[in-house]
Amino acid sequence: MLDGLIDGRWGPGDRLVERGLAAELGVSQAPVREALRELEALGLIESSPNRGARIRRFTETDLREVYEVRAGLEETAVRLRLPPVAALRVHLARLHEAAATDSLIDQVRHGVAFHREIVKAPGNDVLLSVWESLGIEVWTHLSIRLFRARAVENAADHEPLVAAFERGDPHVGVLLREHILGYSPLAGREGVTAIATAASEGRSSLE
Amino acid sequence: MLDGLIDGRWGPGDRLVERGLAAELGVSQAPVREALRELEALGLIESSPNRGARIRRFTETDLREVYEVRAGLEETAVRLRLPPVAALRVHLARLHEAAATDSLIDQVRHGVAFHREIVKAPGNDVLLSVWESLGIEVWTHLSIRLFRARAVENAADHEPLVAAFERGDPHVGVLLREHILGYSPLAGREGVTAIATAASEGRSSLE
DNA sequence: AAACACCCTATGATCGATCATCTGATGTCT
DNA sequence: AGACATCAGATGATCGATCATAGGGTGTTT
Repeated sequence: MLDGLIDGRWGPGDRLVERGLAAELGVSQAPVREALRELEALGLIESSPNRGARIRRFTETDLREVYEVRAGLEETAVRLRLPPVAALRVHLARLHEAAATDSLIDQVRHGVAFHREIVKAPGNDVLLSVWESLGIEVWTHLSIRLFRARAVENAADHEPLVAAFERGDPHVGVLLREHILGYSPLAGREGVTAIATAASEGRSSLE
Repeated sequence: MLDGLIDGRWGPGDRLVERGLAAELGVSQAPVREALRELEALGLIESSPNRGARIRRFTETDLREVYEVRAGLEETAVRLRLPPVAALRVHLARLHEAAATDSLIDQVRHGVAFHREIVKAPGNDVLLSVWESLGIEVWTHLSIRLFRARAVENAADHEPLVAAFERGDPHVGVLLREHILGYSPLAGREGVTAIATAASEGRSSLE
């Protein structure tokens, strides 16, 4: 309900007053409260007892943190079970389609669906719900709007992943993690992420 | 607030009627609702719209799923940054102490604190909050009571981990993951978990 | 007797009002 | 003037009451 409102209506730092929203939406305070709780769970707002909620000031660090966790979860997923390639190809087809018609929203949607398929594969409900609780789709939209963020994952970037899944490449976990972190902010610069990735990779993998 | 009540008072399958709890606790329906929401987020109860909430029937599969995710998160943590060994040793000391005095609750508490320290190390707030959202402490208590579950992690099991952290062992991620999954149910049997772990480990790490 | 429609109860969802707390403004004392 | 106490307004937390829905029971029809 409120998610839509986030997408342009309010900016970082804005206060979200329960009564105000209630009046505005023509409902009571209670449902607004619940909705705010959900937004808080997604990490989109921050609130403290008796002091109300406000839109978080997103930083690139926030986004990087989400991506690091996401990468870890997806790597865990493929380690448990490789995803069904056929389903992935369906999502990829839609992604290409969306890219061809310049539909940004659909690009994000199908890009996310591709990765969700990966996380769903092991049949671990906890894993899936934790991954979903990260709110990847919302964060993706935010990163596109707030930072200059590479205009959405390129459909082509996913092809090597599918190929790796298909041949059961043992390094698929690494590929996937780098694929994800590659879209993280700071990834381009020779910053923390890149170094940490390379280092931990080299170490725990190759030694 | 309600967490305490879970610990013995109600059993799996019991319905949690909002008004009933409210009357019982001498509060209104609203705070009870919020508390139920939290329990739901922890995966301890399940609820459907207009149909109320009930205590989940925990299975060993549930527990295993939680442990798999937990293992993935903690491995992600140590990959980002190794935890401060000094702090870990403090927790271990308390753990030994609790074991010596047969304080089951303290054993669980300090065992969890040990692992929380690991997850806290990278300074990634998202990672920490996601890990905390798994409710490890509650699950541990539940597993002890509901399944015969090895009577809590043995303090000694943690020593090799600390040693590995101390010398910056590149395989620390693997050690940690196996340490965690070792406490997962089904771990003893030559089941899915063991096989999957061994396979993915050998491959993506050593090849 | 089986199938269906209706009603009744229990209970979750929502409401409007009240209570409690935080914040900033105002006033007073040194 | 600066520091502290007091107060009022805004607003989150909680309350008691009402609305709406799900499930079960009952009666009617065939």
